[in-house]
Amino acid sequence: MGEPRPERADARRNRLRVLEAADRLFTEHGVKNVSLDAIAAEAGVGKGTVFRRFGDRAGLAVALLDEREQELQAKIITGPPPLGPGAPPLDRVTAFLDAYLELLDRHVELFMDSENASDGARYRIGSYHLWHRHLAHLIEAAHPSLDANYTAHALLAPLAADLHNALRTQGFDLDRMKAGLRTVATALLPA
Amino acid sequence: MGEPRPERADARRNRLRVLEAADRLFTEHGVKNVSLDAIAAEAGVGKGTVFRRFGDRAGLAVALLDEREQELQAKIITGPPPLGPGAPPLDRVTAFLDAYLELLDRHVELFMDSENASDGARYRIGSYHLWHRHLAHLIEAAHPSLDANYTAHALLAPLAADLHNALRTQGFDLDRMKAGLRTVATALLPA
DNA sequence: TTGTGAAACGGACTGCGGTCCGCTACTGTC
DNA sequence: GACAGTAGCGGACCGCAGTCCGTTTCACAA
Repeated sequence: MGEPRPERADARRNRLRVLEAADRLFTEHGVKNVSLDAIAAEAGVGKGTVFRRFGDRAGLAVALLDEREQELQAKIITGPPPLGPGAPPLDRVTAFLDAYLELLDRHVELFMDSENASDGARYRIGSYHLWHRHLAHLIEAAHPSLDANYTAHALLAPLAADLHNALRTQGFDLDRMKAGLRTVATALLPA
Repeated sequence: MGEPRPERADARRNRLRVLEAADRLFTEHGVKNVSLDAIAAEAGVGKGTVFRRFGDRAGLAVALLDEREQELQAKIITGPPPLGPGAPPLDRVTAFLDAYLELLDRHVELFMDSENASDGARYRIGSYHLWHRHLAHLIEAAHPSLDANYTAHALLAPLAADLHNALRTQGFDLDRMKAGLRTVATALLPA
């Protein structure tokens, strides 16, 4: 593991240009109607640059979501309870699920892109690991006899963007999903 | 809704050829290393034929899984308990989850393809509806105060092919998943 | 400054999924 | 058997994701 070299000036400039262009085009035309060619053009860079920087379409979506997710991560780690430390595990779990559902709902399209990388992108990226570890710790604390690792995955599974989108289409509203998930969490972690 | 005309002879012949060719190539090279061009060629038909018949890649995967899934569907509807009617709801739920996990595990690659149609293919296809209705009925019967509709989705979510594959890669074995899911189901539907 | 090695660039290129539409051949009728 | 109408065929075609590699630009040192 060598030292990570600082980002070169042109690289940084282009990275920001691409993110900005993507944000603009996604907002204007809808995520799935924008090709990476178009983003590269809008950003005034070559296509290769976009791919070298972000790997693939999912990687770009992840980068765009990053800021929003970091906000939630910060609240979880250092914010006030019940999201942050200090509240009982079950409360923290449901606070997290609620917060994530809202984030997801605000950015469904982007999440769908970020999770749709043909080969399990969702479960490889850093933020999923963070959510998973967080839940696993809380589950472990509340109920050590459970398989916390697996249970955390099972609780995160209903937060898949595709499912969320499908339920939305079927007329489920956010509150119903929050209530449903809270019920599941409560059943798993009885007081 | 007009009468469904009987399948024309050439259509049937080609459909079977394509399924056979796909099966052969998938087995030989791995699902994700086979293009639809290749399948068409192997089947001795044009590419257009494959797409008209199956819609897209996911549709072909669904068709290949169909036979296996129908077997499970039959067991659920008319087979002996606990999978079939007659056992208590919780037993039927866990029997179903176990059976589905085994099916999923045997055909992960195909399931991944069938669920990966960029826009929520999984939740549109007939078999998902069937699994969902089945679970929803059982949940409703066991515990009428729950939101059976949502809860059924939440129980199916951990059966997503991508997640299963990711967990497998991380070293989870089938029994651990069965146990974990059974715990979730039991917590939701206490005796 | 100028020189040098390495990082980043960019656009031509490849291969695939999916569409389109003029052509073919099956089926049911006389 | 001949005919007409239609379902089905197939391959050329399109657009996009992702790769490759010769060229440019940067950072740093002398």
